[in-house]
Amino acid sequence: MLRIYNSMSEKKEDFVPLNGKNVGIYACGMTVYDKPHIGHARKEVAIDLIVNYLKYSGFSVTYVRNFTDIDDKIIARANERGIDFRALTEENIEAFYKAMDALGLARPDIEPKATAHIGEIISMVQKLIDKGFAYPTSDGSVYFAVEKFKGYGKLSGRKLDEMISGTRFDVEESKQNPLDFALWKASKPGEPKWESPWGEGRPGWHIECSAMSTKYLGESFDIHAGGRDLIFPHHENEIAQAECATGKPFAKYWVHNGFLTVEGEKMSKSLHNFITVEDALKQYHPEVLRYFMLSTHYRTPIDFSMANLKDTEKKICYFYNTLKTLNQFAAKAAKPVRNEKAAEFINEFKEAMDDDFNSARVVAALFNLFKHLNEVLVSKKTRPTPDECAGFAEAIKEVGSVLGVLLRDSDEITNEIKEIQIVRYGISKDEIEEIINKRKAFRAEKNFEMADKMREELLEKGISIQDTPNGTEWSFN
RNA sequence: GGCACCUUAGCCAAGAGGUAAGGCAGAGGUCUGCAAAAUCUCCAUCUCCGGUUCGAAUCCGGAAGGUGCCUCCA
Repeated sequence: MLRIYNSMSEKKEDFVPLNGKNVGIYACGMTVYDKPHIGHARKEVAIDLIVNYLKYSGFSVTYVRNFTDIDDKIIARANERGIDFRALTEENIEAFYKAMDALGLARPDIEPKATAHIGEIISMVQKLIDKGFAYPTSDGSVYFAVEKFKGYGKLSGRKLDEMISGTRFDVEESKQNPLDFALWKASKPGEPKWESPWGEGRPGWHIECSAMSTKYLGESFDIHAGGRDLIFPHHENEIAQAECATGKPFAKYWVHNGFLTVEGEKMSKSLHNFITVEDALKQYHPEVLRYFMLSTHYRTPIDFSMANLKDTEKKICYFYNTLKTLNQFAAKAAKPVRNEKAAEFINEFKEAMDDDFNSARVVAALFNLFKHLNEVLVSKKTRPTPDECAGFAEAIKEVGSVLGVLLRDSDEITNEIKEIQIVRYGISKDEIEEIINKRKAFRAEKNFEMADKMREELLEKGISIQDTPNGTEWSFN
């Protein structure tokens, strides 16, 4: 039985979809005013994992993720750069795809954009006005009246009167209550605008998600996801808009991923620790990045540091090394056979994932399996049959396809990782091979003293070598 | 001020009231010309103080430290 932590109830609940095996999931996508950063990547990896596992568990999933392609920051950024806001958002959507594709993330089934749903947004706003939950102001904006919705604050655990007393921002005079938020914003001269019953303007932030999620998934749907920071006000406001407009409960399960910090601090422009996915991928292989994110449970805060990534890189190499050996034996298989150990591994995987998608526990299961494989593959006496080896390979692929790792050819990915390391360490391949060849010559004439000297030379550059039956291989420490 | 969250070995990181998964680093074996890789063995009573319980890292109360949100944020 799959259990999911629901931010609404603040505990793990049995996952029972509204419509049998059909699951609707909406994840707040990015506001495309800039390139995606590694915090976005974490969120996307988490959702990808969840969607993959739901499918793996036999659910038929409709996954919707929006692009918010109109808002204050977008307008500001476009003005700064002196380009049309559409040019800016298109550019960043492209960057988003590039980054997420590199990380091996599946595209959602539906990817609605706010600007393509102005009609739906306007009609939802109108409905809210008609029902008395919203009011237009003299300047042509429309606000949601938070006091009218008695459930306001139920997701974030806040009470209206407490929030009002804690208000620190300037109160706009046209608002009836300082916490009222804009559903529709009157446009200022020169700003992007759409016709509406209240004059020319644009949607407020929040409303696009209510309008688009209910359009594609129905008035009530199963899972709504996003980063922790969206709980308030974004998701709280989405609930208010949707439930008041439809009169029905909105999302059943609220899933929020934990934040990512960089070297212990929140990413921010002022701290100069803002890392885009693009930059991170120059330093580390996408699979390393992905595995790094999966080795911490999605709700736990994760600290991004180069030291942590280096550890992760080692682990990925370890897995693929073993996989290479395994596949050599599996190559002779007639038909994959899943032995007890392989079955046990799959069970551990399911148990961990059923427990609120606990990929960190899966990591432990992976290590236990690989340790076993290394132990057993090394000698003829203990080695599983080729069919069993193929069974292991198959089981690993099964798990890997949910996690999005360990699906590649060992040699291929090892080389890719090496290429990245070479750039990172600023060492040339020829230089390394030259020293290795020198050492080889010394070894041939049994001049071990000089041979060891060559090895030390490499060690100083951060490279260790392994003498194998197939010759000398090298890797970064 | 309000609301959330976090605190597990040198580091990273799971822990569903029943007596601490896993990884890195470290120590010691096996293997090796020597190494490396791989493997084996060893390595924590869970920030603190109370309480509930036969029994708590896990529940309750309090304290300390940290983080996030309350204005844009995955």
